[in-house]
Amino acid sequence: MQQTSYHHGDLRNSLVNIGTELLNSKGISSISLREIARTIGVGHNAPYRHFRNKQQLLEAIAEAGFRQLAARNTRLELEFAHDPESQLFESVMHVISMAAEKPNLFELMFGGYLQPDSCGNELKQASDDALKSLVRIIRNGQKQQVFIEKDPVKLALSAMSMIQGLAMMVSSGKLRLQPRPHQLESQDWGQHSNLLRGMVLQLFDVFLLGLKNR
Amino acid sequence: MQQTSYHHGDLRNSLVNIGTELLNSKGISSISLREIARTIGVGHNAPYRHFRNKQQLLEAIAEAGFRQLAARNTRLELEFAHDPESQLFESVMHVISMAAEKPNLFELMFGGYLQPDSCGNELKQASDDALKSLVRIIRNGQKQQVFIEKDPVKLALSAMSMIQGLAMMVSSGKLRLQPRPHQLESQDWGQHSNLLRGMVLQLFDVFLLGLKNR
DNA sequence: ATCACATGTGGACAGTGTCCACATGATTGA
DNA sequence: TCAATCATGTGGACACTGTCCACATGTGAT
Repeated sequence: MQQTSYHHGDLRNSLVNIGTELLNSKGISSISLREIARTIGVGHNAPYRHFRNKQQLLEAIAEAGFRQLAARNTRLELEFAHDPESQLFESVMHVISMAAEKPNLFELMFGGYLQPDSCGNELKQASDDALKSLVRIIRNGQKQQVFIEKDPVKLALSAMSMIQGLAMMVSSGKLRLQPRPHQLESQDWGQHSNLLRGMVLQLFDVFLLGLKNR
Repeated sequence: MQQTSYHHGDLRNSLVNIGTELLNSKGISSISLREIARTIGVGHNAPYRHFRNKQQLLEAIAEAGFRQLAARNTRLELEFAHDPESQLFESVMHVISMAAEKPNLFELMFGGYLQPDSCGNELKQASDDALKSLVRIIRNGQKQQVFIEKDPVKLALSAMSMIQGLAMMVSSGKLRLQPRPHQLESQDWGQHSNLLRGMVLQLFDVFLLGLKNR
């Protein structure tokens, strides 16, 4: 499958993809431009034809993550159009799942690695969309009189904090969602997502109580 | 003030202190053992007499942060012993302030830089104490019938998520607590901390609604 | 006074991000 | 068709990093 030609043809995408893989497997602090290039089979300077520096490649990786998140959110808005509470919960659930499954990518996206003032507009745009879709969901819930009538942006911010904090605790391992190895014994592993789901549901309930009309 | 003697005398503490300073000024990813040593005026290998590697020094810096947080929390518990709601709010407020004032330290403490399985017990202990003091506060509020009677650990977890998420958004700059330069016009700027306080208060309200008895 | 030991020093090495001049080959215009 | 252009990839170089090593220096116990 290896290219014998001098030019790679699709190096930019390869950089982002392999970069994401290496990020997920090796961790955010031990990822290196040179290793990404080496893995692709290209000189250590080739990346500089597509990104000004390492920071920019990381931004591109994070941006892809945000786009993936946004895409999923719009799908959810359609699927649960009639049920704002589910919209909100599934949206939360998806972020938490991502934090659990790809903690390193998640930390790159939501941690402080990418300074907001030095980063490019595409990334800003992509990350803003996440908040915006949440605002839409809440506004929709207010229209259907399911959520209270406070400023939807502040409610979204509040929800986003909850989501991000929870996800951060999951991804950083401070909150354990799987039984420890010696506890799991004969457990069925398909239950992983159910276990996580139940946990999130419980925490979500407390938060939701403050959000719902009654 | 510089030591002329061969031995420094208090190098371990100096490493943590200067390390914290450099962390706050230069950012978490551009901090280096060698620069810390250089700043103190000591050979590039001296730190290795006190820490096994860079990771361990970072852990010590984070640990100091957690201890500071815990100390403040116990002070608050005494000061507002009669008022669990204020206890909780002031505790939240303190974390957020820290995130706003020392974002890099905060990210080191709550981001994913320090893997929980590879890090030392002192750090684990110190960070666990933060959650524990929150649990105490909530349990106290339940005893005084101010907070609802759900599992206090889960409530604390939920609160901690909220706090951490909010703080993360503050420290990473995703949540702006000052108006942008061109928006501020004739506003009085001594109000910064009041402004932050008001903002947090609003978000806290939404969350608190789900927590309070009524 | 001596000797072990904790602490600090400098050299070395592999690995990194980034700059540079140069190589290659696809595209375009005559 | 053929040459020129320009985006793309290459290798060398540099300063810097974390970490290992052998060695130097003082301190404190015997």
